[in-house]
Formats: sequence, structure tokens, C-alpha cells
Amino acid sequence: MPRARPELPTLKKVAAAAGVSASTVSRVYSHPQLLRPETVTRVRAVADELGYVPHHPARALKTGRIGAIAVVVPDIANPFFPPVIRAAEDRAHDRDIYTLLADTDEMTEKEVTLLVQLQRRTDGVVLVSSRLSTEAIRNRSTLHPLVLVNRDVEGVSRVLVDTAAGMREAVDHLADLAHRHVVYLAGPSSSWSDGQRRAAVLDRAQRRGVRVTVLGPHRPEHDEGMRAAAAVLETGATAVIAFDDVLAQGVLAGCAAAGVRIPQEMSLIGCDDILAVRTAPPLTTVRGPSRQAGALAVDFLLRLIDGVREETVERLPAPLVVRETTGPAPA
Amino acid sequence: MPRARPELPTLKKVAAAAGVSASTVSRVYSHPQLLRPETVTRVRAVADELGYVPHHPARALKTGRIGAIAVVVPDIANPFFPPVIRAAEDRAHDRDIYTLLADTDEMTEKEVTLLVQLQRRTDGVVLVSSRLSTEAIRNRSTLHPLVLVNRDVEGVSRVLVDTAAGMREAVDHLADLAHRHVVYLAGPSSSWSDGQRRAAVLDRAQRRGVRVTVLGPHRPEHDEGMRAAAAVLETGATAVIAFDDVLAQGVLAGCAAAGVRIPQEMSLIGCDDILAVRTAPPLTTVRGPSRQAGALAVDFLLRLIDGVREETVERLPAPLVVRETTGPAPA
DNA sequence: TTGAAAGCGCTACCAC
DNA sequence: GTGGTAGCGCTTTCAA
Repeated sequence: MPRARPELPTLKKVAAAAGVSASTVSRVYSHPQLLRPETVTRVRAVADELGYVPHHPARALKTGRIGAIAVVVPDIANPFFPPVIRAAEDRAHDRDIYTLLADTDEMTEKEVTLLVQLQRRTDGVVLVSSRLSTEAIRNRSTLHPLVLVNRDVEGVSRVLVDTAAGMREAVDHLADLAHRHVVYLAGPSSSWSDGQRRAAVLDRAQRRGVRVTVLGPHRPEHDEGMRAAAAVLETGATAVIAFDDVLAQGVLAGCAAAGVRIPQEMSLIGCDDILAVRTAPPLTTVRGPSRQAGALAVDFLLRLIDGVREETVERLPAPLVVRETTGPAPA
Repeated sequence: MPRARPELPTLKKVAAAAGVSASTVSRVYSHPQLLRPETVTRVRAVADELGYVPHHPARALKTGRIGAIAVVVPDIANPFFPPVIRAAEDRAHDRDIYTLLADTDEMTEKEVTLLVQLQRRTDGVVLVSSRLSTEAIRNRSTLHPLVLVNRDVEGVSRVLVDTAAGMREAVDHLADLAHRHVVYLAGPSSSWSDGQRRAAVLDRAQRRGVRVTVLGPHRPEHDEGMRAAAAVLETGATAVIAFDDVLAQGVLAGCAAAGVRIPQEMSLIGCDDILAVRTAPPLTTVRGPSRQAGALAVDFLLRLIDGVREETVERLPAPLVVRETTGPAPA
């Protein structure tokens, strides 16, 4: 049975115990360079002895800075996000900023409520793959520092992983392998990335004389991909480009279940190159620098928080990585 | 270029605009039942009009409650954790409590620093799969409300996923299939779960007259499993029980690369039944109720925070789920 | 049912 | 280099 928890000492108590003023103790933690080094050492020793830990809300109340940012993603269980989150966390932590993680469960209304509450609990928000309307995003960004990842809204700082380029490469790759009919397995319709990818595929396919059948939208989940495999096979296409690796992995499983060999009978391309997705055979996919995206987004956000009122935009290239799920079109 | 951000109104401003006192506005948000309903409505309207959002640090300063908890995991990129985190988040959110997510990167010292800082930023912590010493954990729990997941420390409230039982079933399953030599592919040595699983495997194997070779420790990462496949094949064992699904998936890939068919030539069992891991063939594994574990941990924690000083322990059963990576021992 | 006032723990200004 | 003091935005007695 846990004992009663001892009260944490306040700054005042430390001051009394160390025989200095509250201001001095405060400076030990905030601006130690203003103090004589020996004072710092002495006060620190007393504070540690007493188990003093600065009380964050009080500091936040005074400074107006909360010392925390939020990272908001649609679905933390989707393996695309952890690397972004991790990188953002690390970057923020280096600056002594804490990271609140929130998950909107792919629900638009939850996203709005969340952002409103986050406004008073954080100094700013990194909003990843937002499902909100352009209008709503622009509006939020006037109320609270906001940086987008994978969402392209004019007037709002953003980091975009340019998978469209990779998708064009993907179509070229398939065309070069003599594929003439390709399925694009669409992701969530409110996803900016899906719009980009789909448009890139359609555009390049037309140029290369490749026919495209679009199936979807789909939630980016394994089961959806698996179920979609049947529909894919019905189209008579010889290759699939999936919205992301999760869907692609599902298609792989669905094809395996249907006895369709990959890449001999069907070629398959994913997107994101999620490390955790190690398929057999290894998946041809488009690789985006997701860690870099997370880190950059935090850099942009901290600049915004520091009052730099400028719109920053970064587009990160995402090239095609050819592995073993693509091969020549069956004769 | 973003415009200058308007200052958020304070409670006082709302009070002035609504022609009531600050106390009244405060009560609208904290204890509306003390007010005349029409007052609540009227003040709310004014507040919404002005875009008022309660300032959290100020509230925290006054009440002594921060209204946030933390969930600490070793590695957010490990797919075992997201379901736990999600469930914890949801449960906390239902109670109007925010969730801070922290990641220790599998580093013990980072874990300590983190917990100290979290002490003043949160009302309590759910510590998942901690790598800390028993001593350190017990000590922390006297300083700050703390609930463990998958770590068994007497005196500290905890939720344990009992994969040991599933591991015993796994050994029985293999023994019934005539396997006589099995590899246990160990996880991190500081992991409580690994200790449990390893002991269960060794114990039951001895009873069933099955020889066990322990290989490891391994970080629970795909590449480690893939590399371990070679060592597994060298032992001459006919089956592998891996610490978790991530390692198992790596072994699957490693065996495929080596031309070893599963389950015909080698049987394979994982642990955790991570939804995202959909392998081909589907993995025989031990399924733990990870969502339930996360939710329960939050329940326990909130009770602790509310001052209920009792140690609560819950063991959740994790049974074996037989799929297609296990078969009769090769002749 | 509502208002006035004190104060949570800390920082920052102004003295010294 | 260090101390005194006011006040951040809110909640919560107490009084009306």
C-alpha cells in the first residue's frame, strides 16, 4: 500500500532553507548566468536535497509560455505516423519543449474540438495529415501557431512530402515494364496526400498511354486492402498502385489468399516505405523522409511561436524505391 | 503571411462584457449547477462570441490539478504500443484529462529524467514496459502517482498482460506437433515481459521433454529478427518462439530469404498479435488485450490521483492464437 | 444566486 | 548579484 505522498516544496521553501530570496532561487533555474556560480551551486544543492521541482503551471502563468506543443495525427496506430511523431518529439525535447500527442481517430469534428482545447494547453500545434477543410485550417492558424504536415494550405506554414513525384516514377516504372492497365487504390478522400497521388498517377498514366481504374476511397488499413484485392483482380489490370504501404500490404495478403502470385501475375506498388512494413516479397514503394518532415515542422512551429510571422514552406522529395513486387506485365 | 494573432480574452474580459463578476464566469465553466441556467447560457454566449478559452495553467495553479497524465513507452514506433496508448488516451479524454506521450527511446537514464519532469507537468504517469530497476520504480511511485503496465513491482499498482500462460500453450502446441527442439528468441533483457515469457517457455518445455535453445537478447526490431534467422537455422531446432511479433516477422523474412519454408520446415510463434502485423502465412501468436490494459491503467491512475491509496493489480489473460506458421515437426 | 477578495507558485521589474 | 514586490488568470471561500 503506497504511503501518503509528501508535499513537494515550493520555491519559497527552498529560498528559506537556502537563506536566499525567492528571486534568487527562481534565477537559479531560469537565468543562472546572472548569479554567482557558487550561489547557483549552493541553492541547487539545497533544492535537490528537498526534492524541489519547478512547478510548471505557475511558470507558464507568469511567462505566458506553456512550454509544450502538440502533435495531432489522424491515427496513431497507422505506422506512417510514429516516425514523424518521434522526430517531432526529439526536436522539441532538444529545445526543452514538451510534446502532447493527440489522435483524432480520423474524425473531423474531434479534430476541431481538440484544436480549440489545445490552444490553451500548448504554445502551438503540428497538424499532420489534417482532414479539416482549408477554411477551418486557415482560420485556426490565425488563432494559434500552427504548422501543417502533408496538407497544402496557402498562408499556413507547411512541410509537404512530395509523393506525387514518386507516383509519377511509379507509373513510368510500370509503363516501362509494359503494363497497360493499372489500378489506383485510393486512400481517404479528405486526405491531401491522396489527392496528390491520384492526380499524379492519372496524369502520368495518360501521357504514357496507360489505362487507370481508380478504386476507393479506402481507410488506410490492412483489412481494407485485403478486401480490395478481389475488386482489383476483377478489373483485369496487371498492376496496382496503392495509396500507402498499409493498403498495399493488405493487397499482398489478399492476392496471396486468392492464389495470385506477385510480381509474376500482378505488380504492386505502395507508398511511404514504412520501416515496420517488411513484406515478402519486399515492397516496391515511394519513400518519403518522414522523420525529416516531423523535425522540420517543429522548427517552423518554434519559429512561429517566437513571433516570426512568416509563412514557411518546404517540399521534401519522395522517390520510388524499386524492390521485388513489380515485374514485367504478364503476357 | 499570417496576420498578428489576436490576444485571447481572459475571464475578466468576459465578465466585463457579460456584465457579471469574474466568479460567475468561472462558475459557468467549473460548477454551472450553482448558477441560474439562463445566466450560464448568457455568459456562454458572450464567451463564445469573444472566443474565450479557459487558460489551463492558471486553473492548474489554483486547483493543484494539472488535468493531464503522461503515458511513457520505450518506443512509439513499436507497433505493440499504439493500441495501449490509444486506449489510455481515450479513457483519459472521457474524463477530460489530457494525455502527454513520452518515449524513452529504450534508454534507462532518459526514463528517469523524464519522470522527474513529468512530476510537475502531469497529475500522474502510466509507465509501460519500463526498463527501470524495481528500486527506482518503487521510489518514483512514492513521489508521483504511477501505474505500471507489463511490469510487476510489489507495492505499485499495475496491469499485467499474462503472456506466460500463452507461452506455455505455445510450447504445448509445438510439443503436440512433435517438435523436440525449440529456439526461444529473447527480447530486451531489462524487459519484464521477456523474463516472464522465457521462464514460461523453459519451464513448460522441460516438463514436455522439449529442448530449448535461447538466443538473444534482441531489440524488438524487424532487422534483428531477420539477422537472427541464420542463428536459428544453425541450431537445428524445428521451431522458434519469438519474444514478439516484430521479431517473429523478421524471422519469417529471414527464413524466406534462406529458402526455408514456414511452416513445413520451420514452425514459428510470435507474441502480442499486433494488428498491423499481417504476415504471409498468418502468424501463430499469443494475443494480449493491449487496449484493455491501457484503459485499465488509466482507471487505476485516476483513482490514485483522486487520493485512493491502494495498490491495484490486474492480470489479463493472453491466450495462444493458432494460425498458419506452425505445423508438424519435419520428419 | 451572485460578487469581492485573497492567493495558488512563479517571474520580472525595479531597487539597492 | 541579490532582494522586494506586483501580478499572471483563475478558483474559492465568505458575505450579501
